[in-house]
Amino acid sequence: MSSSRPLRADARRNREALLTAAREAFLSKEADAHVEDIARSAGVAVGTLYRHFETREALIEEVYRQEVDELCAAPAELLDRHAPDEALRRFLLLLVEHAAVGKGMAVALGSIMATDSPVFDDARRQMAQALDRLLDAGSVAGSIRGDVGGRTLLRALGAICGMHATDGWTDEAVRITAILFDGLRCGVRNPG
Amino acid sequence: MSSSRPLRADARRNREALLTAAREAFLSKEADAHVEDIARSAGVAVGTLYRHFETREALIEEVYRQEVDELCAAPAELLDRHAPDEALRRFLLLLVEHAAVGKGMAVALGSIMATDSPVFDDARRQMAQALDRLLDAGSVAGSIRGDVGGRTLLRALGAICGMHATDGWTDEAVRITAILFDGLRCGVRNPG
DNA sequence: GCATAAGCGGAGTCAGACTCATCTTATGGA
DNA sequence: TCCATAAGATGAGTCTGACTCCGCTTATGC
Repeated sequence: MSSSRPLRADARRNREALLTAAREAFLSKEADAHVEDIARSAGVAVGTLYRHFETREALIEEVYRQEVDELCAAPAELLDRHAPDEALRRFLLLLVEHAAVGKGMAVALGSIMATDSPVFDDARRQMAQALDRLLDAGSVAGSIRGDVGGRTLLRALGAICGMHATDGWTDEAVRITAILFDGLRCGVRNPG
Repeated sequence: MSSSRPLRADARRNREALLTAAREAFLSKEADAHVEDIARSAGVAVGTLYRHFETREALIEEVYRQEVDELCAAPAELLDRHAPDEALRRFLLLLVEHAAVGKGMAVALGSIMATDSPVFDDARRQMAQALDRLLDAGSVAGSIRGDVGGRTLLRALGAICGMHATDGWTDEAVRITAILFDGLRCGVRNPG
């Protein structure tokens, strides 16, 4: 699909429009968005949507992947500016806040989780690496325990972010993340 | 639905059969179970299923509520047998292991989360109370920090349990929960 | 310009949740 | 014990929303 020939200009434009419309729909919509609506608001027909994306899930996946790419650029920059543990703390909160934007996205991702998509695995690996970078730095500096890997931590975060309940979700997610962070530090007593 | 007259004998029997079939389906099935299948394996027609449960989600909700009821009986017993922090630790792990049984259930719950069901809110309140009981006991004993409420902790746990990914999920969930628990203790240094 | 293959539209198919008109049976009173 | 009757069961049919398919349109390379 992406290899042989470059996409025709109109096709590339439509593809972008679909991704934009989808991102908007998943981030803002009350419940889960319908393909027909996404296609319409991208100014194309459903057939076009399905030419670019195998299934509804594939479209969601692609939106998700783009988000992940953006996020995974952060650790390097954070480590430049802050001490490792502070960088880690900020990254955790960044993830939570980012995830907090859209409930629809979380619901959508829930349905993907059930399908064991390889794309999803890739994203996981990528995110785990980003976290490992921060954890390793913290471990070397002696401020973060060394027995927790990025994969494990990611699972925790993905979990927290995946749980979008009704009211003040963000506040709670931030608190939970702070607790998790306290659990990761060493040489510091938790508040009593 | 539950007030005026007691259910007719056959109706009660069918209702039970449906709940049993549904629980089995959600706990064992690869993906999400279809109403037709649940009805069939309960030995009734779909119409009967819908006589007892407004929607597919309502059925899932009821199964979930029963599970929650069972779980919420645990804290009292644990506090009888163990110190508060140990009781809390055990309860957290109990929740995780319990949730680990069924992937289908988690997926099913995901779809309910999007509907703001009051039943779901009740369950949340009930679980939060169960956790509060343990947290308060720990706080009084001085072994658990006092600034985290059951609601917050529940969100974290529900999140962790809601995240059923492909491979060795249970192990990771247990590890995450242990980290979370470390974050909740006071007067103890985390391993480095 | 033209040929042609890539891309698009949108009515149609299909699956699965849900309904309703009709038949069946538990139950309480004579 | 039997009957009246309302509660309950049934399953073919409806409806909705994801996905398909084929004829039409148009970008692109010569």
